[in-house]
This record gives sequence, structure tokens and C-alpha cells, in this order.
Amino acid sequence: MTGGYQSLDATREKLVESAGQVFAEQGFHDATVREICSRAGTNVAAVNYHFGDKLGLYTEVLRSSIFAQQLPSLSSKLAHSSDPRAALTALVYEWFESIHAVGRPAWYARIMAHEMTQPTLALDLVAEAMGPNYLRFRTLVGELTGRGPNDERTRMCVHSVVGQILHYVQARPMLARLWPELKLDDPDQRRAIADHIITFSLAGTANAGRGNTFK
Amino acid sequence: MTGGYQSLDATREKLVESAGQVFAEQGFHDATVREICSRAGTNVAAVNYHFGDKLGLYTEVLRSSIFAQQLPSLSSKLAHSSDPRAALTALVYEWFESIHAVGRPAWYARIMAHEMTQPTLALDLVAEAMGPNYLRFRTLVGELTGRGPNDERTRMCVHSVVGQILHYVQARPMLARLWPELKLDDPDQRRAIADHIITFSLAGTANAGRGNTFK
DNA sequence: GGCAGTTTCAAACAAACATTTCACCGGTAT
DNA sequence: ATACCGGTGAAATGTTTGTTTGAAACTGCC
Repeated sequence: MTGGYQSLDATREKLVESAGQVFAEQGFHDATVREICSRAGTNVAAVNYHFGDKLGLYTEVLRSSIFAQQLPSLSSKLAHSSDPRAALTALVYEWFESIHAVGRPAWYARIMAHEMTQPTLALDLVAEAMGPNYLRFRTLVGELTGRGPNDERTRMCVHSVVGQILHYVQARPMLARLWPELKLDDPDQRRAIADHIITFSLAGTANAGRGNTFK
Repeated sequence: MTGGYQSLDATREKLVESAGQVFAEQGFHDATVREICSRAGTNVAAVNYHFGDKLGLYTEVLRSSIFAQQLPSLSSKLAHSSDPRAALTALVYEWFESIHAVGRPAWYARIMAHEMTQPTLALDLVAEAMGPNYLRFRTLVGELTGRGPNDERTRMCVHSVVGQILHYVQARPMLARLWPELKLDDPDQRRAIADHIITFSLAGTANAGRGNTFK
């Protein structure tokens, strides 16, 4: 309660800051406590002191990211809109941009992308945070297919969109090899890709609305 | 050259066999030499003796997988076909199925999926093996868009298809949480999803053929 | 100044891992 | 028979992790 070295938990914040970077870059497993502390300019013991252990630091990063990023940004785009096509366009564009942006707001999206493929013990927390957005996403696409949010084909369309977006994050190293001209750092190219995903998906989704359900 | 305990490199083959399983399941980094040798019933020193180190074993698995799986299966589907739509259908279905299948032929596809997100020092070898298939894929989709294999929008369509397919492998843990009814073990559901990806993508690709290139 | 609680630090610790070592075995050639 | 050599096995080695320790440093207060 009484003072310490820093004015007011400066060490804590520096750790969360650099931990957000490293976790977003490398995922929970590959990130090392030493790297995080090195960037934060703190001693390795600080992690244990302030957060208990590595997982505690990770969940703290998640918690702060959720409150800082998720609610204001993505969710607002997913709110009920008069035009579902415009809403999907805004959503895809913003999500894609937030993943590839630099700086603090990008943590959440990139950590989520990692959590998709390599879930941690914090999976419960993550899935809990994702659930509402997933439902809103399905509701939105459900309006486009005319089949509602719980329909099988609506879900597949949602995952088609999500798969395309995440592909450019998860397969980035291989993309750099196979398609060297692609520069995801360039805002114009990012916009071109996001536009493509939107166009491609709107056509595919409209198509999925027609016809009967198989199986 | 002269004999040893086993008749003829039986240890080598057992190691490649179990290494293929473990690498496909867990990726290069998470796979342990001990686990591989345990399944193969060999001593850990055998890896070092026969392949130099873990990476040497990995590249050997890749090499054998490339020759055993890649050429006969995927490439034949990508060969010039009279109907590009039918060719794309066959390709997507076979790729999706091979990724989720069990047994030896599934190694290649799953290791490639891992290599996409977590490249290893063998990235050169992998990218080299992927290049030809990537070109054939682009050629195929290029016929659908009418823009040729090197067009920017053709490439984006290819990655839209690839992204959808890989999504169901890479995001499998999260999918199990968000969509519990999805059972990728069920052949019928796999077919339904593959069918959706094909329909979705054909609509999106046809759409991308129209209009002008932006930028 | 002295005390108490809080924070930091260098170092040590423990576990998991790939890798190396070296004695040993079983064929093969001399 | 004996020397040789490729292959094997159990144990040791070195490295990279996360985590813990105990002393020292700092702040605020009496």
C-alpha cells in the first residue's frame, strides 16, 4: 500500500505493454518471460511478483485488451444495422485492418488469432469473450442468407469469411514466400485485399441463400 | 552397408513413420524426439545417428511425404482439365478430405498446414515443394476469372479458397467451442463443408472476374 | 534516524528438452 | 579366431525454459 520504487505500478504497465507485443507476435507458448522482461526493462522476477506466473500475465493482457479494444470497436460494427451488406463491409474492413495495424490496439485481434490455433489454459476466458461477437456475426450473415443465425449454412458462411481474414495473418510467412509482391504493410494493398474479401464473400453468401439445405 | 541389428534400415523407416505422425499432430516445435522414439520403439540416439538431429529427421519426413503424396494426388487434380469448375471442385474436395483423413497420406497436408503458421528452418524446402502446386492452382483459378495466373485478383481468389480450407484445420479447437455440433470426424459433415466451400468460392470467383482492377 | 511494508535485483533452482558420449553387440572380412 | 565396423543402448551433458530465493533498495511514516 505504501510506496515502492515506481510512482504507481509503472512496472506492471510496462510488463503488460511489452507482454502484449510479444504474445501477439509469437503466441503464448513461444513467447518467453525473459524476452518480455527484456523489452520492459524489468527483472524476470517481476512477472512472478506482479502476476503470479506467465499465465497470470497473459490473462491480464487479455483482460485489458478485451476492455480496451473489443467492446468499442468490433461490437459496434456488429450492432443491428439497417443494411446488413454495409455492416458486413464495415466489419470485415475494420477487423482486417485491426489485425494488421501496429501498436496496442492490434494485440487483441492477433492474440485471438493465435488462440484459435493454439489454445491455452485461458481458452475459457477467450471463448467467453468471443461468444457474443460470434453470435452477432451469425445474426448479421443470417440476414444476408435469410436463414437466421443458427442455420448450418449461415455458420459455414461466417467461417468462410473468418477463414479468409485469418488466413492473411496465420499464413503470413508462407505468403511472403509465394507472393513476394504482397506487402501487408501497405495500407492500399490491405484495403485492396479487404475489398476483395468483402466482394468475394457477398457473392458467396448471396449464393448460399438460394437452394435447399443438403444432408 | 554391412548388416547391423535390423535387416535393412528398419530403424530409419520406423523413425520416419512415427515422426510423420507426431510432426503432423503437434508441429515441429511441439513434437519431442522422445515421443517420436518412444512410438518407434528406438533409442533417442538413433535420431542423431541416422539424421544428424531433429531438423534432419523433419526434412526427411518432408522429403518422403512430398514424393509419396504430393505428386500423385493433388497435382493430378490440378493438371489441365477441360472444365475448370470441375477441376476446382475435385481439388477442394480432395485437399479438404486429405487434411482430415487419418493415416500416412494425411501427413503431408497437415505438416504443410503447420508450416504455414509456424515456419521452420525447412521453410525453403517446403516453399519449393509448394511453388508448383501454387502455380497450377493459380492457373486453374485464372481460367475461372479470365485474368490469368499472375493477376492480382486471381491470386486473392486462390487465397480465399485456401484460407477457407485451412481454417477448419487451424481453428479446430476454437470451432469445437463455438460450434459444438460440428463434427469433422463425420464424413457426411466433411462433405457438406467441402461442398459449401466449393459453392461459395465458385460464386465469389465468378464475381471477381467481372469489373475492373482497382488500384 | 529508524522502522515496516513494498518493490527490485542477481543468482540459483528445477524441469524439459535436444544432443553427445562411450561401452557394447552382432555381423563381416581377414 | 580375431580384428573391424555399423548400429544400439543407457546414461551423461548442455541449453533453454519458467519459477523461486534471499538480500538489498526504496518510500512513507513515526
